Amino acid sequence: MRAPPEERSATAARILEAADELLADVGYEGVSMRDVAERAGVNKALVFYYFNSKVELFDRVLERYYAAHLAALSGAIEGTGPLRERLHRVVDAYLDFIEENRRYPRLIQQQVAGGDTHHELIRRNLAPLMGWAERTFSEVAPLTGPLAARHIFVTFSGIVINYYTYAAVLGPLWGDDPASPPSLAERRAHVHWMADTVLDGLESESVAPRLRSYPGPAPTA
Amino acid sequence: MRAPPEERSATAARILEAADELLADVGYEGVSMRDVAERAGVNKALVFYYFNSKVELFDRVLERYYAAHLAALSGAIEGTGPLRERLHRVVDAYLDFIEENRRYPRLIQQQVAGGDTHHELIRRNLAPLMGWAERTFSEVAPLTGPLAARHIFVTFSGIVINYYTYAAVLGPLWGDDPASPPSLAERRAHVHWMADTVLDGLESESVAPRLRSYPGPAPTA
DNA sequence: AATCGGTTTGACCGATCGGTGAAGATGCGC
DNA sequence: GCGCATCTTCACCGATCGGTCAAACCGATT
Repeated sequence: MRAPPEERSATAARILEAADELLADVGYEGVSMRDVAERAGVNKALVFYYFNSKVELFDRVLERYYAAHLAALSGAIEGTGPLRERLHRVVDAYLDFIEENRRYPRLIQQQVAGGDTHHELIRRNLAPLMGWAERTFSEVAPLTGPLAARHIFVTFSGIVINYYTYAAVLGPLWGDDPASPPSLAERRAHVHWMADTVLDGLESESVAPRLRSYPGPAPTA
Repeated sequence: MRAPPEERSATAARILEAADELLADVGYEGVSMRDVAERAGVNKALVFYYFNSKVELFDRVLERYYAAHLAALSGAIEGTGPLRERLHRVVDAYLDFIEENRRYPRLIQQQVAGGDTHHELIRRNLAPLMGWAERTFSEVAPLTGPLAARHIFVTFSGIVINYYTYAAVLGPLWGDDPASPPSLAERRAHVHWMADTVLDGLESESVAPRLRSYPGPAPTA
């Protein structure tokens, strides 16, 4: 297993960076290899010289993000201490990672919402985090049902990542920039407050259950 | 303003349905007009006869979803009664809509995460809901800061929609089908529990504030 | 100067893309 | 029967797509 192209050549790294930038904006099918070459300032054939095909090139782009995401959180999920502190640390690590990789939310949402080409890869990177969540929340949440770890995991994933993808849409509606440092800090505080509030809720649930059964209105369509 | 093609001709409706099905799977750039024609069982030129171009066809697909989403929720946001009940009704309406329109979560996430072509349209459809959230939560939440309505709105949007887009990825990890009726009912109960818990948190916040300032670790990258 | 491995280029390929225009079908009032 | 408007098909277009290949370039070695 030799080193990937972008570690052997600075030119290859420029090509990969160009592919990265374009992918977030227009999606896999929307980018042409000519676009990538032009943005990188090289001949189109050179892109095929380093990365052998379009799928290999963009697989490489995404693999790096998946691995970086997992690496960024693996430190935090190995930590010790009270559950509450561990949760806050993981939240912070996730938010840090996203703020350092601004294109990540849109990229992964594209892959998740698009075809299932990358689902297996994403699943492998999400599995350790899901496992951590199940071990962690087993202290305060039931193993099954509406309060199980899997629901809490998906819920917090959504809370975190949705802000960044919707920011571009809702920003103009809010009158200030959702991506500015003060706005990001405010969002961070919100997520932490949500973590505390959910933990409080889980704890009081074990004392005085209030989880009603919500059959929900049967869709009358 | 005459009626749209799919209301004048059953064939046009079939074409639109075909475009709808394909869009969710492979995205706008991934679908060819030949694919649409083939799936609809008509000649390619006929697609251009009813819908004049590719962008018009898929704009029509998405416009219908945006309008249907807004219509499905507009009844619920006009309701009266205690805040808690109103919130649960909106949540149920949103979940009902998604369960009746299974492709919607992936479609809108594609549009939000992809280019900004449709952001203006999405914004127009989200604006009334955002306004409702601001009016509604003004009873129990501060107007600005980490607990402002905008954060709660984005948070619940993420909680609801993220389950459906991640279900396809995480399903195999969970060992049961996240889209089965029992799983959907369980998720519905989870979202309602989250709504109750957040409302509880907001109420106790006004009595005994516990929102700490989370400067968050400055990214040391 | 010759040569050699790695790098970069220009020209080219077949396939597919969105889109067009003219020629058939088809149904209907007359 | 004939006209007429709507619906549907067929054949075709230029542009762009991902990908290939041989030739040129280049610095280092001998």
